[in-house]
Amino acid sequence: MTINQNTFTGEYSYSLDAKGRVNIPAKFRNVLTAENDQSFVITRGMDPCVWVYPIIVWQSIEDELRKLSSLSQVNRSFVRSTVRYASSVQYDKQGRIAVSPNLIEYAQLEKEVLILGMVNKIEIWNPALLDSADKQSQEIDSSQFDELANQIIL
Amino acid sequence: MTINQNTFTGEYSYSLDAKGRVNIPAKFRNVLTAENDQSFVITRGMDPCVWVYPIIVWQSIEDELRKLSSLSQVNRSFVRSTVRYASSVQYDKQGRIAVSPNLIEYAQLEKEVLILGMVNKIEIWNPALLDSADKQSQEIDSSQFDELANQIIL
DNA sequence: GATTATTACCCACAACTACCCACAATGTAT
DNA sequence: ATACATTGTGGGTAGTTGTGGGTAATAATC
Repeated sequence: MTINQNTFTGEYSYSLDAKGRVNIPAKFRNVLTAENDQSFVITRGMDPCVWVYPIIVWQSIEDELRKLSSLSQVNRSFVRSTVRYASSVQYDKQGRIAVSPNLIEYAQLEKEVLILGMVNKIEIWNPALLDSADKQSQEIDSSQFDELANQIIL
Repeated sequence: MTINQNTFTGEYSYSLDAKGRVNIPAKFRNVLTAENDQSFVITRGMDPCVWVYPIIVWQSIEDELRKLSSLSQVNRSFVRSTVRYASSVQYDKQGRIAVSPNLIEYAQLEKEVLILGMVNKIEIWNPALLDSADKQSQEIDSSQFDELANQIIL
């Protein structure tokens, strides 16, 4: 029996090489379906990290965006901010994708990077930033955090 | 007659070998349904131990997580903390799963480990930690503990 | 159009993992 | 009591995975 399709979990420590390439963990590659192939959409995360979507997941986001009327200023602005930094990439024979200098700068990536599975997408972090970002948000919104934890039976 | 499906009970003493493998008790393997097959999700427990979910149980957790919008910072942080240390494993022909160095360190596992059935999941403990952890929490929250005990007819 | 920079593709290799087999200990059936 | 099956534990081997670098194709610059 196979894993849930397109579900990413776990944390992996990899290195960003001199050419700006990072490995996609083998476990993630196996999760992808045939339609997903080797195509991803890479973009800015809402946290200081890089988001990597399997193409199939990204397409469903695009479908949602299509529904938003351009008559609304907020809609226009939202679509713009969502799509602006997104570009499609494929992984090479060794399972690596290239991260653009833009994104490397945005997420402040250095040699050592942390790859996180986030259910339907993948995050690439500078390990130092991840810890502080998460600690912060859990402290600030600790009551909301607890509420979520109570709703979901682990 | 068989036990309830996917229900784990009892305690078993096993050894973690040099390659970081632990046996899944035969009694647990028999409890698994066909859909569960040999797939588990292994992750950090909320106590200093390792949690092992049958894949089917874990999927229901994932389904909840999928519903949380990534626009909310708390949601992102919550999803991250839930899936960060989770990864899927299968047991080999001898019925063993591999425990990652990360998790071994977190649960301070040594050669001798205790496997506990926890109804819908399995726990792997360093025996020394288990005793002290349980004693502690029952002392601190003894009134809450009694309340729970009253609710459930044993 | 020539030169340089960037990207994509390929190969190489060390480290690791998954798979297989072996065997002793325990449990079960005849 | 003996034979047989199951279970827990150890280790070897072949394939996979992560990482670096080289070369050719493409794009950018002068």
